[in-house]
Amino acid sequence: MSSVCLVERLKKGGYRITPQRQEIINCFGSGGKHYSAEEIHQEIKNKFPNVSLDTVYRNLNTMRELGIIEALNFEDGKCRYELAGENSHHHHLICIRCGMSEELDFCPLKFLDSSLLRDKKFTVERHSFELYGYCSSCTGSKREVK
Amino acid sequence: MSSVCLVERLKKGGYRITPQRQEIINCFGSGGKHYSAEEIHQEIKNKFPNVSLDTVYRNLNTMRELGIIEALNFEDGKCRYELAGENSHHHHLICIRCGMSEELDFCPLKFLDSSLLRDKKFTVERHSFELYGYCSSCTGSKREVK
DNA sequence: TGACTAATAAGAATTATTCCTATCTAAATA
DNA sequence: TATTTAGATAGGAATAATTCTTATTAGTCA
Repeated sequence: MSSVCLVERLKKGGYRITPQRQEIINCFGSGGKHYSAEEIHQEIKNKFPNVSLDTVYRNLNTMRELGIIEALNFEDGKCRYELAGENSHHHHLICIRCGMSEELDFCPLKFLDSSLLRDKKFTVERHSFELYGYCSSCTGSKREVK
Repeated sequence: MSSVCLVERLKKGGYRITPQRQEIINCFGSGGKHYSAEEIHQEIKNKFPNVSLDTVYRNLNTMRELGIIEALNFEDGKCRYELAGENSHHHHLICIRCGMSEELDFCPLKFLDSSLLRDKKFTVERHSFELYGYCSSCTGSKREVK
């Protein structure tokens, strides 16, 4: 999804394209990293030294509500965000030593017998599946760093 | 795993069995609920009105290090804890309306092609897999409550 | 009994996130 | 163009889960 398209979707949602919003969108433009709000804030401060962390959170939440981005939970106490493409559903490998995260092209829902859920009368809205361990650089020195 | 056994494992780890610890263990004795630290704290205060929340956290972490309990992340901003039995690996259904959580007897790792990870040289230590949605009581009135 | 160490209570500190409020600004209107 | 209005922002306060600090207490062992 191009950043032009993101701007369109914000506008369609009735939101203004402020310089701060444009800059948040630019952050995502440059590839598949999984930034935390704090990291995005640091990045944006290069252009807008006075931008508040609240503005970052507020806009990330707005974009999440519009389905433009997704919030990821890597169980380290903070949210990370990534672009939500149309056909880009995926999960992650997360290194518990260096924090690296990588996308994984495997979704367990395909293998879950749906009769299991039907019996329980449970309606699935979303799911998590993340693998935690040591990436190629960190295997060998396996000591989890907090 | 009986609570007697839990006490044994704490002792083997070089830890004392204080009344507070005994009481935390008792909380888990009564079945498969997924308590938060705050809930355990409330429960224990019935017997020890002065017990501190810090004591609960400290001991939950100790028990986690010993592998006696496991921390669950239901993405609602707080940890939940459950007994870690030997053959009891499982995942969860979590209702995003009422908070109900139920165990699910399905593990996606069985279906993940291990060559995928071998290629990436990633060593898996643990994984998450949780289904979020509406339980049988909450289907019908689908409005997520924060 | 005395010394040593683990464990505790109480409250302060930390961290991620959200809320509040006064100000600002872009768009709509007159 | 000047005015109005609603959306957005900065800054700082508030919140909530968790951890840290410190002084005190209580087992354990010599």
